Amino acid sequence: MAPKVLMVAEKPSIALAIASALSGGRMSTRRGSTEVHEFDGMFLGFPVHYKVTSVIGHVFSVDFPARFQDWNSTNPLDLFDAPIVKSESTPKAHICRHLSQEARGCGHLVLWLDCDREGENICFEVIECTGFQSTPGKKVHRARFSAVTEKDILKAMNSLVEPNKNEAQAVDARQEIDLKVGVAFTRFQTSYFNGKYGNLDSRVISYGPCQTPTLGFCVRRHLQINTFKPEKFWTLHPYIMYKGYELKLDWQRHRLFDSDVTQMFRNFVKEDGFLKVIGISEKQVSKGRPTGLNTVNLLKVASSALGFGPQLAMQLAERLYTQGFISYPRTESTAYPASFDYKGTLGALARNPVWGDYVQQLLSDGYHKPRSGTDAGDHPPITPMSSATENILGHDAWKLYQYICQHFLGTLSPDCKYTRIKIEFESGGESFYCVGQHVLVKGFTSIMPWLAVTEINIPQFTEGQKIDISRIEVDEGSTQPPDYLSESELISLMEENGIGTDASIPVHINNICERNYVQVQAGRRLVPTALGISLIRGYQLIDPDLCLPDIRSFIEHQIALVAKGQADHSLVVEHVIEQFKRKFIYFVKQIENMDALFEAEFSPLSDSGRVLSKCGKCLRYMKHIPTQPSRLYCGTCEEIYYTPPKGTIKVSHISPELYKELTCPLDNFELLIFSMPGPEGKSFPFCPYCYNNPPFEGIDNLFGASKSSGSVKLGKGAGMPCFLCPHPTCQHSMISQGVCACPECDGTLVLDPVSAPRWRLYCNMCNCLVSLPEGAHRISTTRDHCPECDSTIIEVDFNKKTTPLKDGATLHIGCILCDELLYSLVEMKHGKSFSRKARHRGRGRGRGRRGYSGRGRGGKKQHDPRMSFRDF
DNA sequence: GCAAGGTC
Repeated sequence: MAPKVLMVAEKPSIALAIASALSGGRMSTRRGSTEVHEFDGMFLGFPVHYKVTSVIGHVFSVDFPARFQDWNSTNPLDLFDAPIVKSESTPKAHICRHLSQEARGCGHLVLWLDCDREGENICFEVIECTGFQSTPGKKVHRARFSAVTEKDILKAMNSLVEPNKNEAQAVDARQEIDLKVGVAFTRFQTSYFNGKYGNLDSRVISYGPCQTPTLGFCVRRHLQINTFKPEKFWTLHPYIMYKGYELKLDWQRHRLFDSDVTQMFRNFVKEDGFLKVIGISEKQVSKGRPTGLNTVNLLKVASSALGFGPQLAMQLAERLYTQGFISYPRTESTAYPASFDYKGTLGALARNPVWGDYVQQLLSDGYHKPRSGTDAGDHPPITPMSSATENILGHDAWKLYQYICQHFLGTLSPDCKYTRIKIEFESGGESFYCVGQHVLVKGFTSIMPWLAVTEINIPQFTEGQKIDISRIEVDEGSTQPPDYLSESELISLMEENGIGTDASIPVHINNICERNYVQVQAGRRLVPTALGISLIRGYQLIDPDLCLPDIRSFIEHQIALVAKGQADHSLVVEHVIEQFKRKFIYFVKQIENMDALFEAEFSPLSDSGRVLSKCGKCLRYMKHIPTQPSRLYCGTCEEIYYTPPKGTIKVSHISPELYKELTCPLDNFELLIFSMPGPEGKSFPFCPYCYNNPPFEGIDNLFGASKSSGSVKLGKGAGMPCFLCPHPTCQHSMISQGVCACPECDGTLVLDPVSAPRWRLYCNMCNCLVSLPEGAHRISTTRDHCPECDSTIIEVDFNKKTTPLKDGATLHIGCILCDELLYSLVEMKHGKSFSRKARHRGRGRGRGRRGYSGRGRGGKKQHDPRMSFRDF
């Protein structure tokens, strides 16, 4: 039997490409943890049986042993000297087992991992899994390829080398440093601040040598904006009327920061009264077509032009890739490989309904060879692979795909060429100019129209010519602060400073968003939060190194020494860890400097509000902030809901019988019970959302609103409790809880749900109070109405010992006005009359309560037919 | 509950 050769790639797609290239497509494929492609061929001059499979990225990742995992019993400082362990990154995938099985019986191992440091590190992970190193007679080879093309694969196969231990160890070093530094600082900060403040809005206050400088960029811009001092400036613009054009000329000085001097120049010009043409220059300008598209540039365009965050953009790109519409989307290269099949790719797009015509033209007129770009030796630039339409891809994926196609076609199109004419004028010793532009060749801008050069028409002038000035304008302006950092700018900064990689940049940006250090606002601009600002300013006070991008370059520089074999792995790790350990000790010692900033922004655990009730939008818990103005804050939705002032607020399940439905049927918000202070203070349920946004129009009697002005204002603390809500079926609404009309005003007497054992009714508009039979277990309203007076029938569950009912019965149902027993037990507390004389079907609930109309949250026109005490 | 780096 022929000897066996195992070949391992970094991902399944590369394994497939290698096997296809080496077998000429004649291979068999079977499934496993990852696919295995098999075929026969020649290796080092001998016939062999090949098996090509892959890992899925790193096989292992580093962590601390179990005894260091407990946050409470581990001092973060000890983490610097703790051992680290490698364990399988995705245990469920059983990659290690897979490799070990496939390696059995193989005499050669060929490593086809990506040709970068990480790939070199994975080489040794694979070697470890296969057990090749420790088995004598087994040989390990490294294939070094610069592109996944047949030519490069064959070339690599003929020049196999050995894996580079130094490069692999550099990655080991980075892993250990990142782990120890990141986890130690994160645990310390989190425990310190989360143990002290209640409203930090992040479960974990993380630190990392990539994420923290990333945040640092956003905060630096914020501070620039905040400290910006605008300055006034003035510009001078003479106008001329010439050959039917009115031209506004620009000033050679552009602008001056002195009004008087500007005026002085204006007067000089005005005295002259005309402009003299002193120069005409015309030149041809070329605007170059783009180079091939790499990941970072795709992410920038996706964010700035398409509005997709990096995370989403990569998800979409990944999908387009696996569906065969685009090439591999993670690449640093902007240069196409020499072997790139432009014709084939163009051919694939030739019948696309959107740009098919353009492609055909490129094919017939001859496309241009792309500009050179840079070759990072990883993958070719991102290009389309097959034609698609919006219907196939869906809106978002289509947008991204469309851009990739346009960019690709742009790289093969001519440069854009235009002429630029500049006319220079002189007047009163000052120089002015105007510029005209005329496009000669649209080139790539016809497929990327947003980059088009605008046509600017100006009339012809002759040198020495004098033209009268029609008017002179002095424009006043002021310097503007920069805008918040756009995501696209942030990506550029990260790339320039070596923060993260094409694959991890989206993750870092996502991290600082998820931890609530920044928020993505309109135009995908990153605005830091109080938390983000406090952190960075804190580092700036204690040890600015911690949040500067140099921290990453420092680590990179140190491990580069290992990669180049100029320094020993463990010595470098030891040295770097020792430095960070010192920084950590100092940071802990100085934490009060950062804490002072937190103290100014956040509230101590004790009074910063406690988690209270669920938000109906995100279903997470909101916090109640009892300090004035009393309010609820949903950290997820970042919404504030004011609550009734001056009282206590509890979740509604304190009265389980009544509040089986704990949420508002209109918006899912958890209901709360508000109790006014004092023995006679009324209590009522309210929905935080409805209270602030009354769902039915025409509610003109809000709780807590000042009634002086006539019109009712929704303001801090004023709102609509359930007892004003006309919802037809919710058991907490006025319709359900209302018993009868108020004898004193236009209001309705509603049942106080938590008044046991001294049950009572109160008016939802005035302070009329009616006490109900005392000592009842439970009093609740029913859906029935009294046939006599239309009041709501109530159900009373008397106490066994004190029940007034015969034979010790406890349950009694009736109308408080018409039922003899109940009527004898109710008593007017505040208010003039409580009489049942002369009752008749009344006016419902009085004036001003008609005309409720739903606003799409259910409920149509409501009319409460109940009787009033008032009319007796 | 924690980092950053692969890849899906």
